[in-house]
Amino acid sequence: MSMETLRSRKRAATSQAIRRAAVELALQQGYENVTVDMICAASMVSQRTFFNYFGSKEGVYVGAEKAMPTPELIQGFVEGKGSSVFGDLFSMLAQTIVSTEPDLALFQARHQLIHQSPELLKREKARIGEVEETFVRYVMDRFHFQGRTEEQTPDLEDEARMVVSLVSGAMRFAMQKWVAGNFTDTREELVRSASSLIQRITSSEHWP
Amino acid sequence: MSMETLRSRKRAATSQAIRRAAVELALQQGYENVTVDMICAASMVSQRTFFNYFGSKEGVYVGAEKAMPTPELIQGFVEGKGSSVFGDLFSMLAQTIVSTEPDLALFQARHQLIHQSPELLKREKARIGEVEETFVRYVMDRFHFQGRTEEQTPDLEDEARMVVSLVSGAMRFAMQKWVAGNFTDTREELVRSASSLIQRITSSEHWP
DNA sequence: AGTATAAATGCAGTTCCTGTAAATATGCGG
DNA sequence: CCGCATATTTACAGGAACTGCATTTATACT
Repeated sequence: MSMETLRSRKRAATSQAIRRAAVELALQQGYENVTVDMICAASMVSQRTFFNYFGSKEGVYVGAEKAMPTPELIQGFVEGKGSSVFGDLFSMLAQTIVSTEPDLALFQARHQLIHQSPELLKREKARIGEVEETFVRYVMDRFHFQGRTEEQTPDLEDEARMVVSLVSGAMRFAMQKWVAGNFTDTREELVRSASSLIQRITSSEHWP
Repeated sequence: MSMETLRSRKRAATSQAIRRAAVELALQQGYENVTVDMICAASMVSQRTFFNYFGSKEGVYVGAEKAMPTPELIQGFVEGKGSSVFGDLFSMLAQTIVSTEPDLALFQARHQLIHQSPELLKREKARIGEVEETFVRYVMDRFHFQGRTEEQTPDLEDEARMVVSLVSGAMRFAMQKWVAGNFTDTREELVRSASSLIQRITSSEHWP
């Protein structure tokens, strides 16, 4: 299935062309000053085609490949015997990103672009927030798998949500390092440095 | 300064009228199906006036009063001798919200509305993300005040960011309880239940 | 009462985005 | 290779959010 048909090749090419044009324009003139029409002109497609591909202006910048974990990874996490939810979740995410990012140059350019235009950063955060919802589900599944229920712990979902928050923060931290170091670190190194950060934070607290 | 002038009273009235109309319409028909023109018709102002007041459609729903801590509270937090960053930050935020929310009914309606329309929830999260940036600054100030520098700890800002993440999660948890319980809990109760939640999470971990 | 200032409005125009139908390109069975 | 089914692209029309600017209307101040 999915053999190398002309149609799919053209589709991929068009998509890439539009994205490249969009990123280049935004890098030059800033996200706000780029209109969809400009992108269309630069990539030689109609406006309607643009929206057919990306659905929205922000879509061409932030809505790239979803980079979601594979079902196997997810199952491994849910039924994970590991004693650390943080560690396991983080590890799964790191694994996913490291292994499924094809075009590191474009990835880096987008990362840079997003972090230099406030409007894009805002939208990226919103997108991340949505993805986090999914992870909350996974953590809940894991809790349930371990026999924990809302009966015993009414605020189990809040607990899951906070776990995801923390891991998400660690992830951001790790991504920064990864991009800054030109993608040289291994997944193990990322996990280690991030988890030592979390550990330092949570263990140095004296609770009220 | 700021005495009870007719102008300011009218301004407040108009603002309230628009907001009420907007929330009511959205509660009836859903956020997506309400247009700015509908809100304007219902509150009898021109579209231009609407944008003069709220700047955007989402503004009338999420961008209410900023509800930021007073300078005194902030200073108290930054120079706080308390041993718990979590506890102190959370306490400051709870204090702020409890004391500066004038119209609980409208507050509750907005809260409900936001959590039942995905688009609004997304935007609310984005707004929260921006506010969190400010809190990261406060936490950094506190760290500096305690003599911690980026020299000793290169990822100090990441640490601050994660602290804010955790507190923000706890805040969401507390707000849920507060709204569900019809605003009966005191600030102390909120702090206590939230901090016990965080404690449970972070102490039950076995780190890799 | 008269004037400075603030607020509200009308209107034109830009941008993002959607529905629909027509044109064009590709795949596929004969 | 031909003709048809299906996918892709496009043009066109229009809705809705939003901005700038000039003008009118309401409030404040002396």
